[in-house]
Amino acid sequence: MASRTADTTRSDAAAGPPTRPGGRSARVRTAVHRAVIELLAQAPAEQLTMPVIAARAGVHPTTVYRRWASLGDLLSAVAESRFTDDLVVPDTGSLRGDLRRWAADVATDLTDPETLAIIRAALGTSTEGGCACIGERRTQLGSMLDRERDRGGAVPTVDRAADMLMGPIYFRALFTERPGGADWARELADTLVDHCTQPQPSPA
Amino acid sequence: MASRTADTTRSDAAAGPPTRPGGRSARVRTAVHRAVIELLAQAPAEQLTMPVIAARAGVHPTTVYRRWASLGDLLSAVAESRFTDDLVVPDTGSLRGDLRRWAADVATDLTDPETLAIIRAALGTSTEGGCACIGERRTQLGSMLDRERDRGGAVPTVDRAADMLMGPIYFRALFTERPGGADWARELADTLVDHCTQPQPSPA
DNA sequence: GCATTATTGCAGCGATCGTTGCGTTGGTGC
DNA sequence: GCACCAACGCAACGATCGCTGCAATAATGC
Repeated sequence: MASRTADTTRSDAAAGPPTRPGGRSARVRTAVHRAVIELLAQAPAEQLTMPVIAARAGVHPTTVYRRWASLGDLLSAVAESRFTDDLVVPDTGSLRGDLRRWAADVATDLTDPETLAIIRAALGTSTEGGCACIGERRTQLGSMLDRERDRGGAVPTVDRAADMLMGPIYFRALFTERPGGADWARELADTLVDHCTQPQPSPA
Repeated sequence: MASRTADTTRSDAAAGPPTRPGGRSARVRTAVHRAVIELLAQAPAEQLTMPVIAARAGVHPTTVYRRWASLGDLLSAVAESRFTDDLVVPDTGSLRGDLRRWAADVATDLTDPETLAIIRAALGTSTEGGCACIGERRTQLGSMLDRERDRGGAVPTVDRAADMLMGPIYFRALFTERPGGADWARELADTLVDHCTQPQPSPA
């Protein structure tokens, strides 16, 4: 993955990007995303095909085929769109309060069957589908830790915080039938904060 | 079979399906399972269909359709078979040693791309596919904790141990491109053991 | 061995999928 | 308003999927 030199071929001043984020395109994308979410909530991902999605969205199958290269790409896009909308990072003034509220929000969000279905499908089809689901969550976690560090407090690394918070929350939601509740998630945050000053495992 | 024989001590306890576990059926099942694993390691799960599996396994597609109701059932069966084979529960004499070795084994196992692909696919297709992947792991965890409890030691609950060990390990393996290594997993076990006597979050 | 029957192979069929060429709609800039 | 062109709808096609008859094979019990 060699880093290329500064690429100036993108977004020239004169020539605008060939895309067209017009009103109809936005409507189609919204309709297709909604159709994917609704269908995943009803039937298993095995029966999710492009024509079925198109019919549910009220658009022609050709449109879906042309706009999204594969079903995996579509699912990744749906997941990314779904998990980047609500970016309300808590700011309670203390790391403990922020993490408690954030963990409770994440755990509560994963209670929704539709949300779970999207994550399952995105994980199943494309390899990078998982990253699309949690990328924004990890950024939120990092911003809260940075804020505490600016206040002069001792904070764990982002990796360790993700391990101790997102790890149990997502694991329970995906692999067990009974996901953890908000109280349980808050106690996860307490556990992390109580031990964040101790020697931490370094990621291998 | 009109008359009931006296001693029907056939191997129906843990042999397999009660119908006819003959040599050919076993060969077909093995071949199909192997084909699923190999195909998942090569192409994304999206391209995994019954005829493709059958061709790879060297059997007729009809056979696959008749033996497994759906692709989700087949994937769950493959996952369950894959994760119930190696049942080597560590017994080092101490809870810390057991958990350290067990966590390292689990983390190392999830390094294999084939294993990851099976879990992803099983999670994506059927809802209960996730349970088929981790059911045995959880049992192993419980047996190690029971052993320590019999020795008189203080042990965390199975839920908490699963949260702190399986949570981070599976989360990193599934949602990030860089899964945790054996050393990192051992330190997870250390963290759990060091805090197992403190007040524990009760599952919600 | 021999009969029984579960299991597999085979051929073929509707249905659906994924793609392509072309005409039409509608967003964008003037 | 008007022209331009990206985006969408439409129709048709080959390919593949999923299923169902019936025949052949081989595992099981006697």
